[in-house]
Amino acid sequence: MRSREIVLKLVGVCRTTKLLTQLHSLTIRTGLRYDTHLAAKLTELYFELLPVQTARKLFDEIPHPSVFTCNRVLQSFCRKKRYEQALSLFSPLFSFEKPDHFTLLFTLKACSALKWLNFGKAIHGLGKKHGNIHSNMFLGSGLIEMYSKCGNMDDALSIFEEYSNPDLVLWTTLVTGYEKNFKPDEALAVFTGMVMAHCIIPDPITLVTVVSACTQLLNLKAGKSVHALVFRMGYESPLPLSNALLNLYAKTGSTFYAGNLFRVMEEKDVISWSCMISCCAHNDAIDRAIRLFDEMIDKGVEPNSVSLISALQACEACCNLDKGRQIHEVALQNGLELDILVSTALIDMYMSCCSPWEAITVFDRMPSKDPVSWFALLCGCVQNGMANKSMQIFCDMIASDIQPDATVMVKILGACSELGVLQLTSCLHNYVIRGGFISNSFVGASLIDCYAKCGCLEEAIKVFESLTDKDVVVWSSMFAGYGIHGQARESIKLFHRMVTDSTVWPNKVTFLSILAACSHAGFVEEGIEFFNIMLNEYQLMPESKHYAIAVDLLGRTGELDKAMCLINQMPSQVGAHVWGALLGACRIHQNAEIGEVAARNLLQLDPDHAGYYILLSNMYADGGKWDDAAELRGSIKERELKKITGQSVVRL
DNA sequence: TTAGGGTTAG
Repeated sequence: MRSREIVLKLVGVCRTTKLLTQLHSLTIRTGLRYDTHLAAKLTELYFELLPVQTARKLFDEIPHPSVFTCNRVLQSFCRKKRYEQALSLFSPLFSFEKPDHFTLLFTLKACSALKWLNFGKAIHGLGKKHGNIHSNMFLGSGLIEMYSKCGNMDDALSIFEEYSNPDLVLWTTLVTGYEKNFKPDEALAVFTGMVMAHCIIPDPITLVTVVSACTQLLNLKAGKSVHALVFRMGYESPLPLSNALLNLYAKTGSTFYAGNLFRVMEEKDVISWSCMISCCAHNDAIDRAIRLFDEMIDKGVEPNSVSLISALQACEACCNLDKGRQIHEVALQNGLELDILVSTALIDMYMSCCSPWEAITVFDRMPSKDPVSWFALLCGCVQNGMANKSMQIFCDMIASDIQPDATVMVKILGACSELGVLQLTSCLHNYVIRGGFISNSFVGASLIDCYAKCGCLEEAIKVFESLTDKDVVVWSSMFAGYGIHGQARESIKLFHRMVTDSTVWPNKVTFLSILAACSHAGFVEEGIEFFNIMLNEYQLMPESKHYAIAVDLLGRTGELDKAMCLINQMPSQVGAHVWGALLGACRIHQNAEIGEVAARNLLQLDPDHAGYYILLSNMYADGGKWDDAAELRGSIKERELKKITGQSVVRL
């Protein structure tokens, strides 16, 4: 074998710097350094195995590096996704040699990946200077991709239009550009033009992008026609295309089609499983989502963050703490527990499953936190009634330089209203003003609610009057504020002001606030009138909460039959608070007959609620039915139920 | 030596 072939073979297997140094010396000694092919391979190795500076030095020693050699260096860096290094070598590599089409193509790849538009434009200019871009479709697709990835679809389209006979790849690059730039309508229009006007047959790569565009549009019909096209074309749908279709069905809530496709897929990867789990978790097939996750693990498919997150969401939806803990264990085993997305999903799951301290432990273990993870922690604590802890988290969050947004402010004001501490409300009020949140109507409404619940109605009114753009949320919170303070008259007056002085249209929450105000102040007639206004004048269907207040109002005047009649007319399921209101009224008016109906319904809805048993037993006692009362008290003991006792706090 | 894509997401 000639020495050239031997050296080439050695270069092919060289993986160590020691051998590389020997080969380098050998090529110098044998004069093989002038061999273009060998020089290219060797240069690739310099940049692969040695520090960049050393590699550059050795490269500089090559007497006449060919364009081919320089291109190989660029290509090698692009393959390893070291794009910045590739671009930093562009000038040194091509200081003597003129770049060719290959050079431009590799460079454009790096520009696309880095989204370096100016560099990309310079390469475009260079291509034009060297002439015949139009004869080279490789360069065309590179340029379209570069402009697309930099978000410049107008320029991408201009490049495309320079080609009189674009091939499938050029068309696909343009379709993909539109899809990736969230212009799915344009993507589908270009695709349709390609198929209909230019009779170009798409391949699976084109179809993946087209399905993604349909998914963005939530256009199930168009997506299904692509699926039909795949069938008609007669080829087996490749995995990425099947996954794209699964994703379409998942996002459009088509669990049936997703399940059918998933069942017939011969090859499935973690993405297919993730799509299917996510589809079930988000479309009321919670148990199936959990079963799929277990099946995936049983089959030895390694979970990724997405499959874990979807499975955790399923646990969250059905409050399955045990399963959530098991999935946490799987995340730990796969080294994904501290992935920021997985950790946050764990926090959400633990918070929703009423285990806030486990959520807090996960948060404390996270090596880095972002605004979303802070938000999950804060909201979870508020949701779990940990108002003091929420306040502490809010302070820690600010100390960690995480800027709260309006939603966080609404949550923290909610916690503050629970604490009912006026000084805290004043501090948050200042923060709201300094942070520019006051223009947000939800924040404004929360602040009104907060002041009202802290017992400071005057401040609530001041905030209300200072808001220039009052929407229905703001008005409703002020009605409720008056209601909390027993000022139903003011609440009603303000309602009339809203109707006459503004264009704001009341909603169901508005009426809930007014009805609550009437109930609180004992304004029975007015309350019933508002219930009828809501239904007849504003055509708003009352919900269970509205019915509960109406029943309470009728109950106050002893009109228990009317209340019962109203309940029987309810179009939706009768909630616990409706029966609760009726039971309370029955006790006052000593109507054991209706009271028993109410209590039995209540206990059916919530058999572990000790308070309902006690109410009913008191009612029996009031009516002298001591045996019945004793029986109920007995069942409280038997079930080991305890009434949650009220607590008072005095803050000095 | 060249080109178009990949689904999932707190």
